[in-house]
Amino acid sequence: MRQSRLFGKTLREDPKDEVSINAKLLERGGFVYKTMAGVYDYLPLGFRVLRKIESIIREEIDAVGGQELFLTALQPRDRWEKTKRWDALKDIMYQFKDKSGREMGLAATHEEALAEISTRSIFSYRDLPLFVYQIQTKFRDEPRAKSGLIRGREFLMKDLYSFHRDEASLNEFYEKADGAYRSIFKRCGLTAYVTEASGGTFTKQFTHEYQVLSDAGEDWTVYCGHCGYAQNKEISSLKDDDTCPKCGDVMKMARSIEVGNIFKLGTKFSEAFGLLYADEKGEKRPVVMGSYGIGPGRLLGTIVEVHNDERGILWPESISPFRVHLIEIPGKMSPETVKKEAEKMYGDLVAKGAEVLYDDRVGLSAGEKFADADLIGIPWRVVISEKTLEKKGVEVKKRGEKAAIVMKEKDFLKML
RNA sequence: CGGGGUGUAGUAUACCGGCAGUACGCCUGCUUUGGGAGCAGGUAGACCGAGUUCGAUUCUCGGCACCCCGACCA
Repeated sequence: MRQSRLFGKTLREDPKDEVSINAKLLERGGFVYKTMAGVYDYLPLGFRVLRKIESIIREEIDAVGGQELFLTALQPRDRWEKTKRWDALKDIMYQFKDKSGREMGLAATHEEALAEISTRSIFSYRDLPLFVYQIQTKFRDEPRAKSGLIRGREFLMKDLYSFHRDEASLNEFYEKADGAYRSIFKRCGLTAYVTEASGGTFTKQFTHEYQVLSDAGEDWTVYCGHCGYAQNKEISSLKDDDTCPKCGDVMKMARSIEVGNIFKLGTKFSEAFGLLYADEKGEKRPVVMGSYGIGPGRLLGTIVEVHNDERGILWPESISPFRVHLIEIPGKMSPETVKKEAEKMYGDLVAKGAEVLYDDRVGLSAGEKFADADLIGIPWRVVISEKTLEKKGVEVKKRGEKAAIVMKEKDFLKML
């Protein structure tokens, strides 16, 4: 991608209406555009990151047997009456009438939809277990959107639902889902603590949350940095500096962002929708369900909150919008030669299949290009200039490291 | 939803009941080119509505938006 053609420009100053680090950096870097409080557009750079996060999620969920589908956001009222959640969710759900007076709403969650649809697909114990998921937009009329991408009114969610004949099968998959989740967060460059938490109004059982330590978070996690044991402060009797009940080390309490959660739903939804299966004796039993959520957009925001410095973002390689940021600095002695070399290397990188953002913009000072590169945060920065021509190589620098080294182009290509 | 704050250009601000100004940014051109360079030219603004007034960005009332704290958060 040529930066001169890139849709979305960097900003020199912080937007005045943002306080959170993730929103400031993402808006300044041209990753997102804010349409309203808690409602952000993804520009090409941000969308590339988002798609990479989604790919990681898909790989891990597919690996535990998930089947991807895509449900509607627009839903009729009567579906929500079955679980009496039309009224229960009225403060958070966008509800309205269409032109003919039918009541409908934008889905804040999809348990009802999936339970209903599943009655046409699950009939027998032979159909179980089953795991389906989607990555789809949710709408919630949050009383207070805040912290940039961390809490929004319109946001993406990966929601996975599992269907089982009994608790044992649910528990078995629950462990697999936990493994997939741990892997997802790790691959996104995050350390997530798995905490026991309250299920809220959703379920009486304990659930598990995945918490990433960050001051931008809304939760408090009591955690053991040694063995990883953690609890949500809401339900924990542990305090700062207490002894870890698992390993005896010292526990700490810190702000954290909930990047995912897993629930055992039981039979609440299957009973409401008549989602029954026949067992070996032909007896009808309610399907046992589980639900598992991750917000890809919130995950993106969390990664920025965790991986940044005073100059900008430091993307983990796994989700960076590009792998290499190639920068040309023309100079005055032989700008044409520098340009030619840069173009050649750009071509070589593209031919090799490397994702590269090529700063071919003219008229900018070296400082401006470096500042933009630091802000955008691509892991590998490669400079081609008069200096590097003299040294017969290219200058390579890792984002976040001070030292740059000059090496042969072909050695860099080999290293990638 | 309770409490607090802020609304003048993209950002930061100034002035004023009588043509809205400055700096930076942004755009164009030229000169530059290793950490946001220089010169010249240009672009762009009073949140919305009602009221008071000869005249409102300024005063009054109402609304809206945004931010912060709290509550809430399948």
